[in-house]
Amino acid sequence: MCGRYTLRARLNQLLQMYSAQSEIEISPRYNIAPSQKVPVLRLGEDSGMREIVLMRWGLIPSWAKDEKIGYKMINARSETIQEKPSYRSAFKRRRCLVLADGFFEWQRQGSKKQPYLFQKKDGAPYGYAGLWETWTKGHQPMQSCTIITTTANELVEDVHDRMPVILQERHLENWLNPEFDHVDRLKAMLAPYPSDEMQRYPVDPMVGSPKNDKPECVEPIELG
DNA sequence: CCAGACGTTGTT
DNA sequence: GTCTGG
DNA sequence: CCAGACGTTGTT
DNA sequence: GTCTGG
Repeated sequence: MCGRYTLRARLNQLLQMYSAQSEIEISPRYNIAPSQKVPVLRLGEDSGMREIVLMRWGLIPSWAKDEKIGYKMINARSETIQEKPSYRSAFKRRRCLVLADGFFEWQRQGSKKQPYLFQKKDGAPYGYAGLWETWTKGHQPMQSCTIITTTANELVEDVHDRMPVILQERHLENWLNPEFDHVDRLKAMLAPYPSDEMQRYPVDPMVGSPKNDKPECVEPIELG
């Protein structure tokens, strides 16, 4: 699962890394929560060029009567994404990359919960395989997205049994391209990222509150 | 035919 | 919108 | 994901 | 317990 993550990278770095254009502004984030506006890489609907835009995290299907449904749609299971009514049309034509550089998972220890931060060994930014939709409320179109999950790798599994799909660079072009329709190849991209390219450490439980969006959220702590 | 769901996770 | 269940 | 609210009426 | 809000 993935219900909280970080994006500390600068926009310039992301634009360069993904050869993308953007008109947004962002500041470093240490605790991104569902329902917030998050930076997403996709192909422009008209231009076909890579662009980074802001979307609400929590996918609102086009047919929804009410945006509240988005609170439940923060993740999509890779195993069933193709069949679920809420996700299948986006899986065909509206794939994206949700930009990040770390994610949190909570380990349940009886009634206590211990959060851990997971990131790449070098701390570099990356992207989650994601889907997006447009939903129209009155005359106001709203774009929203979800993060695809898969089974945990060896580094994650004793904290939690699911993890977000970190998309391998080599798959990005086909993943973003709405014309690419090899379903089996798309699904094969939705695999756990290799453990040996990741690191983890425990962090302060204050990350639980979305109000705490500060550097202390990503500092290692000693468990005692 | 119409009505109702459409999601993931964790816990019991 | 589209599918499942009654 | 976790945290926090969860209600109505009347008065200031 | 369940839903909303961030």
